[in-house]
Amino acid sequence: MIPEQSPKARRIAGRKLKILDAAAAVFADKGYQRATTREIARVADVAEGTIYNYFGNKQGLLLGILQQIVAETGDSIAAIEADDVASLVEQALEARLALSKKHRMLLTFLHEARLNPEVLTFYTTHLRDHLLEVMTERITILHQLGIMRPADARLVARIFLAIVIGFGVQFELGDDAFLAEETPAALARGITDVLLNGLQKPPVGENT
Amino acid sequence: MIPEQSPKARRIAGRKLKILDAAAAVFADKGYQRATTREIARVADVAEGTIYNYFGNKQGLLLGILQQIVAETGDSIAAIEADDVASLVEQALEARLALSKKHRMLLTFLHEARLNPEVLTFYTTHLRDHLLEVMTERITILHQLGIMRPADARLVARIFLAIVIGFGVQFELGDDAFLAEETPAALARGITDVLLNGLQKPPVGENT
Amino acid sequence: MIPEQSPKARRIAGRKLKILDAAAAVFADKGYQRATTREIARVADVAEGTIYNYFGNKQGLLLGILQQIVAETGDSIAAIEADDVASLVEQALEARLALSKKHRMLLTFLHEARLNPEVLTFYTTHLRDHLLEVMTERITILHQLGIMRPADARLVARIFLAIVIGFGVQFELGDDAFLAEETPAALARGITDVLLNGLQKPPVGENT
Amino acid sequence: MIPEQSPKARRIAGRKLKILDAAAAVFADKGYQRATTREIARVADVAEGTIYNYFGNKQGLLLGILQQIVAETGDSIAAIEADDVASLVEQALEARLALSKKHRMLLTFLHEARLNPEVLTFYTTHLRDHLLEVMTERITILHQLGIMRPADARLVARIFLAIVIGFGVQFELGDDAFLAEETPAALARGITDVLLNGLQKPPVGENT
DNA sequence: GATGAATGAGCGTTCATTCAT
DNA sequence: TATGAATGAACGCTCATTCAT
Repeated sequence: MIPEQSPKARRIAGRKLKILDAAAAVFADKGYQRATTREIARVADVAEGTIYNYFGNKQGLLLGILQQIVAETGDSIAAIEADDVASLVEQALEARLALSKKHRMLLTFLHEARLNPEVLTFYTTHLRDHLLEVMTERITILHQLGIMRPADARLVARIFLAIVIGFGVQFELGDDAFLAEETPAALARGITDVLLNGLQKPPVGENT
Repeated sequence: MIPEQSPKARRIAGRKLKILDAAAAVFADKGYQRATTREIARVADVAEGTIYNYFGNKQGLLLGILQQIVAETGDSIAAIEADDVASLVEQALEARLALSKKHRMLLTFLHEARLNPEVLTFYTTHLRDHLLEVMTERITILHQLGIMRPADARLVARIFLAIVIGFGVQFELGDDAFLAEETPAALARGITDVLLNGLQKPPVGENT
Repeated sequence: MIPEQSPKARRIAGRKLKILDAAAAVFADKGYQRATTREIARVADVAEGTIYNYFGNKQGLLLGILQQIVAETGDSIAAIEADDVASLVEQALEARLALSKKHRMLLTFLHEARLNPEVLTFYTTHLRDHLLEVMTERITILHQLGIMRPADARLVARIFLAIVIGFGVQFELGDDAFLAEETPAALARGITDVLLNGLQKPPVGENT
Repeated sequence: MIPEQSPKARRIAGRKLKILDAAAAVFADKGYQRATTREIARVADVAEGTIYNYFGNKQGLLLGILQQIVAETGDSIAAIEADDVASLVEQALEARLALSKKHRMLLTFLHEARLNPEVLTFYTTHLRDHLLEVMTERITILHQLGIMRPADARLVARIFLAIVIGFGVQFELGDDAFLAEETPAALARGITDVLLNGLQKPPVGENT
């Protein structure tokens, strides 16, 4: 499974990772535009020129980080095993919110995707569409099982996406006492409750 | 009541607006960082120096645009008159989504707020907190009227905010066929339905 | 003697003076280059454009100030009446040092003269040469009277000039505790003593 | 003792010197403010950005030149060996006047020191105070040896400084036929004579 | 492969001067 | 005559990228 790596190959791979980590840290701090290759090199403890041995240009660093996050995230949603819908939704939301908090690069990514076709394509293809697809699939199944009422799966998927993005952005902007004191898990629970049961008082009976 | 404005005063006010409009257009196109005062001046059809007669620096343009949007938006939410909750929520959502679509600067604003304390303060104070407050108020009233079930008003307000931000971002990134063909009104209706009635099939009775 | 001035002419002359005073203040503070016509206008409480009704350009302000100082200084040296050399020299020195302290523009003038032929010509012609001439004359007379020993009058004049400039510069740079606590009069007395009697212990007799 | 310098290190040191020399030439020509980094780069035959690899900003160039001059000047005064006072004073004066003539930056330095606290500090600390100290020391010794009559050493030191500055300034302004035809040595001799023996005809005896 | 000095186009901003009002 | 908004060339400085070592 693990490819036999020569020490040299391993050293090289390590260096690439070190540069990516440095870039991620600097991008998270300064955003893409304001981050300088000089600072990334300093943080990675390599020379500026070395970066260009591994990445064609600054944008390559961004795409490299995206790739890493996609790989890391993997099929975490598909992998979720849950007995009931509430637990499923909750776990999925929690995982995404935790990711946002960890990388602190959501806004930089989205903003760069907005301005840069190549980054947009990567984001759209590898992150958004994948997410929408997986969610649409799950939702459709839940519809068919009669667990969910038949709303438009595409809309529901986009509502989920909006919530993940919206809370991710709010996390990154910080400065919100309420969000700061809630754990992602607790938030996910609260959001899940609203999404599944709605805000309206049921006409007669009780909910859950 | 309306002050008689001299032609000169009117010309000056017009010029300031022209510069702001140009800046808004260029920011929407290129983002804040990549936008140059050179291009803004060109689009506004003034000399570069003229910009600095009206705004202290580039950031002043950004804050000026924000101010304009805040003024324009006003208390549009508070002003909404609606007989039922669904209609209220729907109108509020629709207004916000339309704004996002019109200005196409949400991501640039949020991103800049993430990096720039002054912009963050403006955003937080004049936009986010105002929105959260108005919404929390409305929600609390609906709770008290027994129309809404008693969820945490602060969380609900943040869910609304997340949805507005999340859909605004998705609009701006474009490239989503589903969103492109839906009107803000239709989207707002769909989202409202999910938020009020929930996704789960009610145990026995009907919804709506 | 005083020309009949119409009120209008007086107002105009007053304005010109106000602008010159403002320019002198700003030049003394910021130097010529860093002084802006905007600030001068602000200090003079006129519009920027008004300056150009009275002076062709920024340099005109500098020459105008020089002219004013020359007029003010006038033939103050020639006017000095003194019984003995010591008193003469002392009064002349004191007057110059006081001027330096008052206007705080010596360095700015000299520096600008160094760079700007027109300013140099003015300075050379109206200030330096006049000073050298008056001094050379006085010195020659003192020689002839047998009061001074026969040194080269041109050199002696330049030594005086050097001392006036040198102390003026030291005043302007500030930061010298010794100079700060001495009055121009006391300094002039000390300098005069050295210049007249020399630093060397006389072979036999006493001095003064 | 002398470190073996790699060719690269030597090239780099050479470049830094080349930039400093270019800056000194342009500053001497245009003054500090009017000198542009563009022109300095052109004269040094490097790209504009290269300057900033060696100096943090334009002011760094000025301080770099000052440092160089200080280093070059070193303890030249302390190093002077002379049998008699006249020769000592003469050599010290001559050295300073020659420096002024060589660098042609005295006025620019002084003017900039007047306006810029950092430059003032450098000037005060490394040039003026050092000079005053060395001179005060020498003078005190001469007093104690009974060679000089007991004038205030602090005043005498400042008179020397004033003369050095005053003649330096007159050199730089040029346009003085008398100064142009005198060598620094001859001038120093003449000035020394005046300073040591005074201008006044001694009451009875002769001087030196 | 690693280095980091060199590059130079391009940035935000300033300010003396002009001129329509 | 007084105004001050408009101008635009020019400034100091940055930084992604290259390439000789």
